[in-house]
Amino acid sequence: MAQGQGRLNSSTKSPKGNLSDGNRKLDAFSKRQTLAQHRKSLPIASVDKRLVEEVQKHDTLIIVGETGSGKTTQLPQFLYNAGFCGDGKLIGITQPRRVAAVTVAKRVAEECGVNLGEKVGYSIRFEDMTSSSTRIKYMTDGLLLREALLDPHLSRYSVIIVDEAHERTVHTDVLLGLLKSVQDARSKSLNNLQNTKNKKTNNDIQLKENGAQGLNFLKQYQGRTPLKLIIMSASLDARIFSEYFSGARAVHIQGRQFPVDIFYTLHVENDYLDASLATIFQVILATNIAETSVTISGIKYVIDPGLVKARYYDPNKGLESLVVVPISKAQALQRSGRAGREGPGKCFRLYQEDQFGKFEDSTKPEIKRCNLSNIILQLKALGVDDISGFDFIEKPTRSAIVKSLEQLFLLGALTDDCKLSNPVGRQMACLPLDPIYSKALILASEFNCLEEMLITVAMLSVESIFYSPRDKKEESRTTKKSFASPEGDHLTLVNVYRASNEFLEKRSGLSKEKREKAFRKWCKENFIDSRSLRHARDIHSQIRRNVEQMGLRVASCGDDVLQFCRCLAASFFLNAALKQPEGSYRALANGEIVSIHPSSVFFKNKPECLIFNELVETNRKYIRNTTKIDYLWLTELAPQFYAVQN
DNA sequence: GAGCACTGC
Repeated sequence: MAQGQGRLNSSTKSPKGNLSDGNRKLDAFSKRQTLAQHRKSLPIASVDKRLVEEVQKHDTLIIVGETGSGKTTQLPQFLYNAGFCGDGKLIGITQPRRVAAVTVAKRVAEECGVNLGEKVGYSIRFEDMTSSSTRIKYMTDGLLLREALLDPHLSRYSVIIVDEAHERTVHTDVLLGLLKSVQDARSKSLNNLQNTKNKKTNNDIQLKENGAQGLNFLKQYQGRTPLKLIIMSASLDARIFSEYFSGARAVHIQGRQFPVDIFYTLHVENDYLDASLATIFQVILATNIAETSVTISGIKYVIDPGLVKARYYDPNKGLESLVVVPISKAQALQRSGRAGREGPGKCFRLYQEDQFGKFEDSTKPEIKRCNLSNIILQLKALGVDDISGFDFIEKPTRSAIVKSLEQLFLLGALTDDCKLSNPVGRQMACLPLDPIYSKALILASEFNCLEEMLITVAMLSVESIFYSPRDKKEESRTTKKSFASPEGDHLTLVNVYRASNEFLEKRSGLSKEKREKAFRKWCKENFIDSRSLRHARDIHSQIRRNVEQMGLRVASCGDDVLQFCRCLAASFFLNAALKQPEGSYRALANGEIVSIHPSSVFFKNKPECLIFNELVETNRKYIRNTTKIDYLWLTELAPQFYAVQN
């Protein structure tokens, strides 16, 4: 037995399977013992009382602790035990990634000895493992942002813990701003109530006489508590968070980190893949996943090529690019730290020591390099009208804000005075999609092709559906042709989706597992990425529910595909392109010269005019997901944009 | 004639 070792991964070593009842109880008992032992051994365990006191004393607290300190799993339990869930209130813990929310919730439920979804649960898109008895709720930060649309004061929560804040994802950044204002609003409303209460007690007789009113008042008072905010970060520098929350107190928790020896290369490595392979053969490779908190056991060595593939967005050109850039010093430290989680380790940096000195201190937050349309739409829906005046922890550039406002205005989501329009803007904000796709759904109900458009935007919202293995290139190409539509890539995607529907409907009698297995086999045979298609199917059922709730009419255009193509033109008019004499295209909105991506049905047979969905720069500027349209439709269907220009 | 899933609602 591994009892008493205090290690997370050791648990019980007894064979699973044919255990008698007695053995099974013993097994469960020793597992609990191991868990308890492990909890006690965590660095955070010795400071539990102090941490609870800090949270009681301060409304905002910043906790700096490396991964391995136990902050994510233990702090919510400390707070629960200290009575922070009185009155049925919840402790919410946000994570940037789904997998982290799920694994940590499972772990904490186990430690508490409850079934997942009871006292401890999680909620992520497509999966809600919570119930009315849930008090400790793990979730993705994006989901909490959505929740705020329904409950702007987040009144169900007494404490919100924002974990992994150092990652500075756009959801985390927006959430921090929102939480700051929610906290302020809740304190103010509490103060107002307190003042009213004081006045009322001065007039004690009246309060006693009016018993019913007094009770009502008490209820109202109990329902409102200040919001406790805890920001957790693994970066050693807590200054930015502390300054943002008006000098909030920051505490440090020791991590469990073993020494890591760092080795630099002596000369510049030009081919980092080659260099990594060479290093591996001498003994993991650092990718973005190595910087996250998901612990993979058994890592002693880390090879860090010093590069990261990051997405950049140029608001002026509406151009997204995926580029390989040098990492930051903070990223390098995160990567090397990976090697020392379970014992002393080694990190091989495939760059020279003086190159490390040239890296930026920290990574540029995502909010400064992404399209802001979605965020702005959500903030507007939350009542934030003045986007430039919003208290961002780091403000996006003015041009990025202006460009996104302009796009939202052109889509009809904003009124002339920059307020959310009704119903279009409101409806768009309710949908968990890129605003341009939300608008397409609203228009499609008018064009009688919402059924096709729901499938289209679901398929456009996921990573590429088709894949072609190197050894079966010809075969995959032939299969793809069988789905191809002469109108373009959008209807091709609809064909794939409908074929998968037909396949699954024929097997509706099978068990869920057998159906899923058959589905994956079908995907494989058709050179379709089953994970992507599964994801698209999940999105489809979610947004179909959404549009039905909004009262939009879900109808099919049937054989009238022209109607559907016209709707695409009306929706994606900002992304129209005209063929140039030499075969490339000119994007009409920004004048960029672009090429059709080789995955498109129009790669060889190029139409005069088309609309596209993505403009991505890799080694060239490519447009992806295209459908041919009639040039004249643009002035007819989008006069707000084309009539003025021409 | 392109690359590969880093992430989220």
